[in-house]
Amino acid sequence: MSAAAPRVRFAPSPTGYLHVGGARTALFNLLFARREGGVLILRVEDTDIARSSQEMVREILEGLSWLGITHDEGPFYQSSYRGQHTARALAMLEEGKAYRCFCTAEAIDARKRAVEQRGAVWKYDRACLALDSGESRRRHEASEPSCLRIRVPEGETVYDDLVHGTTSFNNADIEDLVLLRTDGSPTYNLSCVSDDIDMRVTHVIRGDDHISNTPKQIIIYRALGAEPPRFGHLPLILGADKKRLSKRHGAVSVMEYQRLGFLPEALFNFLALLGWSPGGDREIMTREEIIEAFSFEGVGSRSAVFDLDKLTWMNSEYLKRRTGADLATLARPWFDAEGLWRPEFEDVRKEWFHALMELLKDRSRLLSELARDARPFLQPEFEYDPAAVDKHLKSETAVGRLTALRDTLAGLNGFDATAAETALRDLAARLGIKAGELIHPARVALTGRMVSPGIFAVMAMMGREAVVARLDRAARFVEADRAAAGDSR
RNA sequence: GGCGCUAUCGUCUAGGGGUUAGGACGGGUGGUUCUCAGCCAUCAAACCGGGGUUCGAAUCCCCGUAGCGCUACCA
Repeated sequence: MSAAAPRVRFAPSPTGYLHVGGARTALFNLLFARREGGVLILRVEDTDIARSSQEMVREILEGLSWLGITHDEGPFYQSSYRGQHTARALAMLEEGKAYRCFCTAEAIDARKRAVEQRGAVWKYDRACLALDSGESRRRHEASEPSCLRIRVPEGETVYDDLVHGTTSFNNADIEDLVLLRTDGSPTYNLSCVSDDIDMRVTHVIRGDDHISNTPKQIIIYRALGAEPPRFGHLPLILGADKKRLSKRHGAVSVMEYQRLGFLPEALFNFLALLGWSPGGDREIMTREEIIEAFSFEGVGSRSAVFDLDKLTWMNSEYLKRRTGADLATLARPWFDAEGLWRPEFEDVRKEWFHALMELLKDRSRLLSELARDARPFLQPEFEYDPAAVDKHLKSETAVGRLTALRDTLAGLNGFDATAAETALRDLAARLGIKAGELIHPARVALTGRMVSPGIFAVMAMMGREAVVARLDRAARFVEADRAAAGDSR
């Protein structure tokens, strides 16, 4: 008999943004579900009402959807199952698997301090386990405040982790954890187990930081008479300092990567490779290839440092694979933000704009860089990079050469890359200088920078009128610059 | 402190008893009838330490060390 389709879940707590660690957890759940033909459930663990917000829920959903992590069931909200959590806790009380604890926080604190003063390790001392059920009920009915604790059985709790293999804990190290708080609200471990039972979750795939919760949850499953699922704990994602990734390390929210100009497929690919390897040398893989190759055997057990340089490189690879038309759409927000967008870019100048994106994409790593690099093509007023000016526009001959080039190009019959190149090289020959001595100043004049696509492609893309205007502007700029330099001497 | 997890180039990793320990990012160098942040070529760069097991260990076992995680009536 073949195993039933696996059911996995991603269970974020809406107390913060969807960070890359959470996204990676969600991603691995997705990969496993898709690979195995299973179901991915989304469950929002919003029981900490004080710290949760609808705004965060929206952000998390947006992040998942941007990355293409689509769930099959949910989103379910944990807070709506509170009745079931409480009922299960009470059932455990009924069966003697749990007991009421009347110890006050102050009393526990005092005992804990005493124990620690002796240099011993504190664990709840089970003071209330000794209470017989009659007394316990009496005190409860007399309205004495109490919480509910599970009675952790003797022995060992062992489970076979999907990534770490056999893992065992001595139950003596686990304290009788609280199931229901004094105010009656269920705690995390109870809610989590209760929901996973009701949602028929078969594989719990989550971060390494939950390893120590696992024996506690297994004990709850058993107390409830339910079969625990399989567990798989993914190693954590670290910052460059090898500490758990946090805001101190820069961008951690998934949506922030979108704003920075990353493509979702690049982040998807990068995150999949953080802690997992298909074996061999494959790196750039489509989503389908990743799903096809995914297996827990390839999931490593050591935590991985998030390397922004590699993500950026990967993004540039994905940028190159996109068409100019795609990029025009994708980069639109940055053009809008820079005030560079014109309606004709999707109308009469559509083809031109797409060609511009094609021209620029090889040198861009982020969508945001496309807008930056496109500026000189779209707008006559742009900044000159001071270093570029120093290097190529400072010589006494600069104005003369820019002007000569301007006149030459203005007098051309046709204007395309070939014509511009021939004209420039002829001019260089006539002036008795190397072509580079015209090309470099021209690059700065046309783009403001030292780096650009091939200069003749740039000229062809800009068109004669813009090229002439920019050469004029640069010549005026150099004159003014030299005059200012002269004055100051 | 207790419990747990982990340990191959700076980083992500492949390999898994016998290999010149492979790839990628990043870095260096050289080339590219115009630049490089593009492209091509090329170089440097690693099996944490100690004990076993074995003819042979980076690989298996143990110990140590280090890093990280958890240690809540947060999730």
